Amino acid sequence: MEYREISKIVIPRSSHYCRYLGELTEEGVERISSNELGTKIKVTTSQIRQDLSSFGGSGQQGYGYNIRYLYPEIVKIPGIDRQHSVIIIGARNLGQTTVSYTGFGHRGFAIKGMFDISPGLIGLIIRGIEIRSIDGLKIFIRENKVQTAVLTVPKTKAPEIADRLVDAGIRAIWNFTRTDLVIPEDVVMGNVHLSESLTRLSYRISSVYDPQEEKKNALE
Amino acid sequence: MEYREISKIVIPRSSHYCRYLGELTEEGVERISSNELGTKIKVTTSQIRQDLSSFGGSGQQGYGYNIRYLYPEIVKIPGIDRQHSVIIIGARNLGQTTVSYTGFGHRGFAIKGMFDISPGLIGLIIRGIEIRSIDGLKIFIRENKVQTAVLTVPKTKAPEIADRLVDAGIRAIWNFTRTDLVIPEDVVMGNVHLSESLTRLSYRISSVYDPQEEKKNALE
DNA sequence: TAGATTGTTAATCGATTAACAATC
DNA sequence: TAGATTGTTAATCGATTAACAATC
Repeated sequence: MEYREISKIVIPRSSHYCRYLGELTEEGVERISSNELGTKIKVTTSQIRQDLSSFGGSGQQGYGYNIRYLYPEIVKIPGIDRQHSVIIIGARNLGQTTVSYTGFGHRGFAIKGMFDISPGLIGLIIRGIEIRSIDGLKIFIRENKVQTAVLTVPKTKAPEIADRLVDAGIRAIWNFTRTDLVIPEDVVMGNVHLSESLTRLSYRISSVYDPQEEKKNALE
Repeated sequence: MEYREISKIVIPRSSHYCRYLGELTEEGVERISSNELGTKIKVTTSQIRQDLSSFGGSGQQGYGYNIRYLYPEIVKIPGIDRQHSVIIIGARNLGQTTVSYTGFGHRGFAIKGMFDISPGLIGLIIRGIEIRSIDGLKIFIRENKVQTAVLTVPKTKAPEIADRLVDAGIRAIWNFTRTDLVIPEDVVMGNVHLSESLTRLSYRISSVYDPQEEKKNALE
């Protein structure tokens, strides 16, 4: 199989394949054709085949894809078969919800600790994870070889904390704060940006239901 | 100004413009050039001008864009200047975090109620919002003219609840559950899919730090 | 006025789709 | 074998970038 660089645009799509094929694996489904898969996740048959073939996931003519072989191939691409250590910064509402999120474990992310600035929270144990003072952040990251941090602090605190994380040698930040953080090129930043997700929803509500838009569309 | 259909691909970008220009507005910044804006949010100058011009947001040669005029224009596109009524289905961990999310108000979404199945939760009031029994869902939606529902229930319950929401006439679902829900074409589905966000992060960590990938890249 | 910066056109680049021979 | 469905090539479509005249 020839190696092909995976372009930026297929990353979200391959994440979707990952999740859906994971579901099928759990359900014990054995095979799926590009046609079925495409219908289910709303991608054209052509694109499915193009993508899977570029990942090196090989199907079989007349049969489709054997999920038992395909899934482990797909999973290798984002590397979720590997182990990561993660900490959560900000142990209030959102941080506590995040620590309960079961998705970490399934993707090889092990939560090592939580940090907060508030004395009232420090020392509490949530889902078996102790909330620590942020003063010990740097040492903790070094000692536990933490590569990834989840940022669930208020927006105003975010830039300073991001700097401290970078300084402590963190390699990836999963950012739940509502701001664009500036970090070095070699640190990976994954933005959740719920506010933008809601804005996108709003956009689509408008374009489906706004009579003015409909009129405009009709005139096209 | 000529009307141009806004293509699917610019929706996330325009949501980003929205958020960032909102920040600048709060900070009292008066003007910005396509160059500055592009540097800040990592979009090329050309694309900024192409996008803003397609939205009808007009700048001024030699000056740039006046944020006071531009922002209200941009905000009109996703329709976040309009009012929506929203309910939250699932009042456990994630649901309770969601009700505390201040982003709703800023985008014209007013939370009208929360729903859960668990008798232990029903009747509780969180951030001024009462948790109701899901039995009254349909009537509540009708009476309060709710168009949008946030879905924060366990994955197994999600398909059934989605059906009930559609049946009750909901027009948009903001889906936090880890599954692809099947709904009619005219109901808007916005998927958050944190699991995919984490997978994408993992992917990028791999491609930046995996020595094997680097080797492959070097051979290209 | 001179400098800056837009809006827009044309050129490039890349992604998606269509089609079909290969083959299970 | 016949039918189904892949993998891949070529064609199309659309998005991004470059460039520059217009003009504040």
